[in-house]
Order: sequence, then structure tokens, then C-alpha cells
Amino acid sequence: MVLPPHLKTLLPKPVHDFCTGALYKKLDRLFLIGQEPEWMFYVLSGEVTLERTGLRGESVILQRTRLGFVSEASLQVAKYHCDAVAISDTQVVKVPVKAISESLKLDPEFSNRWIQMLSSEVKHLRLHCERLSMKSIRDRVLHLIQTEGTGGKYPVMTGLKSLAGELGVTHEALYRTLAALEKEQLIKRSSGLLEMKRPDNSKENNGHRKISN
Amino acid sequence: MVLPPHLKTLLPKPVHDFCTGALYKKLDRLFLIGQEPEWMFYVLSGEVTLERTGLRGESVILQRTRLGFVSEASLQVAKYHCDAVAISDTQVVKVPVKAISESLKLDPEFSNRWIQMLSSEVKHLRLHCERLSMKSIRDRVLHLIQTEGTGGKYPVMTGLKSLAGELGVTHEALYRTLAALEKEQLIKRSSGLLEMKRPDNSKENNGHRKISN
DNA sequence: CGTACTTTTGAATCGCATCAAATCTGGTGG
DNA sequence: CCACCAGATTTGATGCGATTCAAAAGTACG
Repeated sequence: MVLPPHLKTLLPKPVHDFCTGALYKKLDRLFLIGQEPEWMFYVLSGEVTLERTGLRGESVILQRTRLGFVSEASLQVAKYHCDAVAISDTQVVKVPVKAISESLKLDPEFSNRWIQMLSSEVKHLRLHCERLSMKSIRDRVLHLIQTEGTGGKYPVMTGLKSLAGELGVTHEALYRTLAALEKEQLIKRSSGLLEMKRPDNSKENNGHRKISN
Repeated sequence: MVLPPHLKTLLPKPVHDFCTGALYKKLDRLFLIGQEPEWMFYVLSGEVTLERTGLRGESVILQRTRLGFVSEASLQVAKYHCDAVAISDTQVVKVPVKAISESLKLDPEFSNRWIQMLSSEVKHLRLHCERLSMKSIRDRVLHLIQTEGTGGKYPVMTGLKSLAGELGVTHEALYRTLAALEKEQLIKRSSGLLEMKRPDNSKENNGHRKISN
């Protein structure tokens, strides 16, 4: 199994050999609620959701992952508390939970890296929450470029439709917002790249929204 | 300093003596964005929010904490990436960051417990993100009760206005939504409690997911 | 009591979701 | 090489739900 660079540096060598790749078709289940966690799933491509059946019988989505671990929490629970569903055809790396938890006990360096990873994840998720709390698509897009981008450039890896889902808006609305932003010379669109033109260091000349609170 | 049970079991003995208690008045700031993390704050009572100033000067709530650590990520960062504000009079335990990071290197058992805690936090934040991705206030409220509540009951400790901030909506809209939900017999409101009433299986195609690829 | 805050209701407006449909794109097979 | 298809991108029209601004009623507290 050829691990992606990120996993290779994160996981200790002894664990590498126990990792296997897997492909899931659309709507396949990676695991089911109630099962004992055996693998940690690292999503390489496609998309996986964690869902649970709500009190009213509807399915509640707990999480969507396109890249990275699906269920870091499976380390600490005896049973899954939700289902994992491949929303599209999905490629993953399966890492045995047992190997990880053993290594965490034996390898302090690995523990440190794992803590780093989780801390980054926390920080990243906080930014994501902040973005999702913004009420306009425009703000979310600009915030995305400012916080996730590098030097005012944000790479759009998986298409705008997918980006729309991440921003919590419909793709139509995102298309329109991007078109408007480009028209106003606030951003530039290349293939696979969103670029912010002028940082918003001027006064709120364009601002039509008020300061709340 | 008398530590609460949870902290006592989480933190290694050598750290205990370096912990101190502190009281903050309403609207006091525990730390400011940009400052170098010196303490980790564990909330005992009251309420602390992590906030950032949005693009237009409005305050965006990243997280609310009523019990537990406020900023786990401060271990690995040189500067805070948000402010911490006491929403009401708040009692905390201050744990020196230095003592923790030293202990993490020396005490594998503590590392494991720390990993457990971070994993919980990740899980919790994922739920928050998922909730903020929902387009209607109604869905967010129901999701909140389902995921954060216990047996269909969710305690509203600090008022609905504060809750509205956490849900990323205006308080007026939240009041209206709650009133409507109660009118439809979907929830019941007591003082300091939101309770979900009968599971309604008659229209389970409503909240169903709709994921774009 | 008065003050400050939360809770509540009202009305107008606006942004986004929704539904629809047209173009564009890459990939597949005849 | 072209026909064809599935998916992404784009534009249009419409309605809903949340924001916004406003104000009244309830509540806690010194």
C-alpha cells in the first residue's frame, strides 16, 4: 500500500504495513452504527458522510469528509455512533485502529504528532465554523480566501459545485456570487484558482451591511 | 487550588500545583487575539465564548463553553487566533501551558488522556459545522436537540439570545422559529429547557439530505 | 421604582434557495 | 472522427425565510 505523504509522515513505520487501500461505490457503507471500530478511514478522493437517523426518522448528517480522516473519535469509543456512507465513488486508506492505539502507547513521538494533528484539526474546524456563521455568501468566499488561501490565492481542487457544498450554499448562488465579485474586480478567477485582487484595507466603501451587536 | 474531578484525573500530578482559580466578570476577556498563550482555561461555571471580529466588525462566535477547556489548540500556536470572552460571571481554572506541554513529553499516560480530550473536541466541532451548514433555523434547532441533547431534552443555560449566536442566526428569528415549532407541537419549551416531542414519522422526507456532487 | 437586559411581536426588505433550462465540458463508444 | 452522454457551469424567474429596523412587553436587580 502506497501511503500519501501526509499519512506517511504522521503514522509510525510499524503501522504502515497494516494499512490497506479500498474503493467504495456510491452509497456504499464504510461502517454501520453499533459496530466495533476496526479501521480508521482516511479519505483520498470522493466523499464520505457520517449520518445518523434522527428522532423523526430523517437522516442527520454529522460530518462530510473529502480529504482526511473520517472518524478520529473511533479511537475512544467501543461502538460507532453513526453510519459512514460513500456519497460518490470514494478511495480511502484503511488504518487498523488497534495498530494506532498500540502505537500511541509505545511511541511518544507519534503521540505528539497525533496531538499536533488533532490540534490543527480543532483550529481548522473553528475557522470553518466562523465561516459558516457568516450570513452572506460573499463574506464566506472572501473569508475562505483569506483564511485558507495563500497570498490571496485559493486553489479550487474539486470544482465549484463541491466548494459550494463546503461553504454551505447552493452551487447556483455561489456561481452568481463569484461572477459578481469578479465583475467588481474583487477577485479573479482562473481555472482551479480563486485570487483576491485588492485586500480589503480600504474603508467600507462597498459595504452595504451593517455592524451588528 | 482544589481541582474538579475531571481535571484531577486528566492532568498529571506535577501540574496540579501550578493550577490557579480565577473569576471573571461578565464581558471580561480571558485572552485577546494575538497574545502568546500562557494559560489554558478550564471553565467551571458561567460561560465563555471564543470570538473573532468579522470582516465588517461584527463579532463572530466560534465556540461557547460552559464546562471544559476553552482553547485546546493554544498548545501548538504562538499566538491566540481569537478572543475569549466571559459571557456571564465565570469561574475558571488556569493551567499553565508550559507545564502541560512539558508533561505531554514526559508522561505518555497524560498524552493519551489529552488525545481523548482533543478527539471529543473534534467530534463536537464537526457537529457544530454540520449544524451551521443547515439552511433553515428549524433544522438547526432540531439538530441541536438531537445531537447535543439527552433523550430529546436540551438545556438552555444562558438564554436564547446566546443560543441564537451559537446557531448563527439572529435572536428574533430564533424566537419566531421556536414559537412556530412549539405551535406545531414539535417541541416543548420549559424554563431553561428545549424538549423534542413526538417523533413525527409522517413526513420524513422533509429534512432529508440533498448532497451535491 | 428606575435601569438594563431579555423576550416577543410587527412590518419591510433582501439574499438565497428553488425550479428550470441552456450551454459547456470531458469522456466513451460506434 | 463524430455522436452521444453525464456532469459541471451558467443564466433566468419566482417565492420563501431570514435579516433588518422598530417597538412593546416581560424580567432581574440595586
